[in-house]
Amino acid sequence: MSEAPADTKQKILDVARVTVQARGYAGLSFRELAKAVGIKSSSVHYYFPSKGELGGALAHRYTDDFGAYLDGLLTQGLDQSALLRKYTDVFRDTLRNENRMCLGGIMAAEHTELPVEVQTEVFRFSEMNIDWLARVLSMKNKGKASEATIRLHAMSIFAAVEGAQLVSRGRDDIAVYENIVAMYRTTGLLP
Amino acid sequence: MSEAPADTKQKILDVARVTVQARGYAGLSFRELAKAVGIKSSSVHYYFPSKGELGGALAHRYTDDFGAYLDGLLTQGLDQSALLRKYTDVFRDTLRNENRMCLGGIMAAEHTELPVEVQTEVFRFSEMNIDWLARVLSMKNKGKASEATIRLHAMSIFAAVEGAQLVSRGRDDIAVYENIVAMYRTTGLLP
DNA sequence: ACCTGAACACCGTTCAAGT
DNA sequence: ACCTGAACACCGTTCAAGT
Repeated sequence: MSEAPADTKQKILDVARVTVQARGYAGLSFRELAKAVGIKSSSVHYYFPSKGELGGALAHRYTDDFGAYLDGLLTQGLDQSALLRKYTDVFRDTLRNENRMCLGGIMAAEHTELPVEVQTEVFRFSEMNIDWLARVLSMKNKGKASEATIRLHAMSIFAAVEGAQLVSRGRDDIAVYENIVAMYRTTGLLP
Repeated sequence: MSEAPADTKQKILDVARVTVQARGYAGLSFRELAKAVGIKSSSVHYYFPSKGELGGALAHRYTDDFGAYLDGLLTQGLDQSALLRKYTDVFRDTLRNENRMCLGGIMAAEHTELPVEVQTEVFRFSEMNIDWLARVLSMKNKGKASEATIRLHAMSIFAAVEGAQLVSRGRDDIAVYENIVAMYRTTGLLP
């Protein structure tokens, strides 16, 4: 019983994802990518006609994977603060893995340089995050805050966490992320 | 009395700054830049031998200019909350001007792709912001919080504001920035 | 002192050609 | 169905050559 060889298309997506998280969409090269996969750059175009389609597919799968992980957390009977800690932990772990960033964050910075099909997926990623956070925030809301307020609170947490990752990276100091997130909890932005 | 013609070196820095804020360091092209200034791309190298030196000079001046503006605010007798509002307003105005981002934020996302001399300046920019915010936070601190706590609070505000700009851009909706910052005030992250 | 064209190794993309 | 080499217009960089 031999291992099934990894599908070339999946291999392309895997390598590309790690590269973009480390170096951004602009830092992804078809020639380098092809070399890592073991084909020629023109062959990458067979699977993904343009860089935009590759980036879009990449971001789409990223959102689905992360969304599935987050939804899995909801079935474990964790309380609100435990769920939010798991959430912020993911962004810390990404940073720990070779100083990589959230795909949605790094691509948001590159917004104006992205093809529309990638911009759409970056939007969808933020939407998924905000939806999930709003669900978690609703757990402890006893009819006090309106749905719009909860959603805005969710969006603010998402933005603050992305910013913590961004600044931590800009200062080349992973510890900064954890300190900032701890302060978010102290000030009450994070329940 | 004729206008003194703008110094070529300054013109390069001016055009480059706007371009990087809109499209990132990776989105800055020597050939496009040269065309906008009215010289050839090889001539840009006469003033800035490498793209890294141009980026470094750019970020350095950006930090100095913004620092001078912020220090100017301190001499106007404004109270803490007014100062912090002026601070968050700057990032909103940048976003309004053709959806541009803070140079320090967009470059932080590109961190791994930047030459060291640019990384150094991105660090210096964050340092300047944190220092200024810590001074403003100290205005109302009656010996309750330690200096380290104030500094961490300052860093958290900086990160959160950068994140608000990032997410606002990723969602292609400038109004998002103001809503998020308002929520930062509601939750108490911003005094 | 300031500018230039030509060359180099990169980039995404296209396409005719292979199997 | 999958892969390739060659060509195209881009990129930063170098450098000998101009004024």
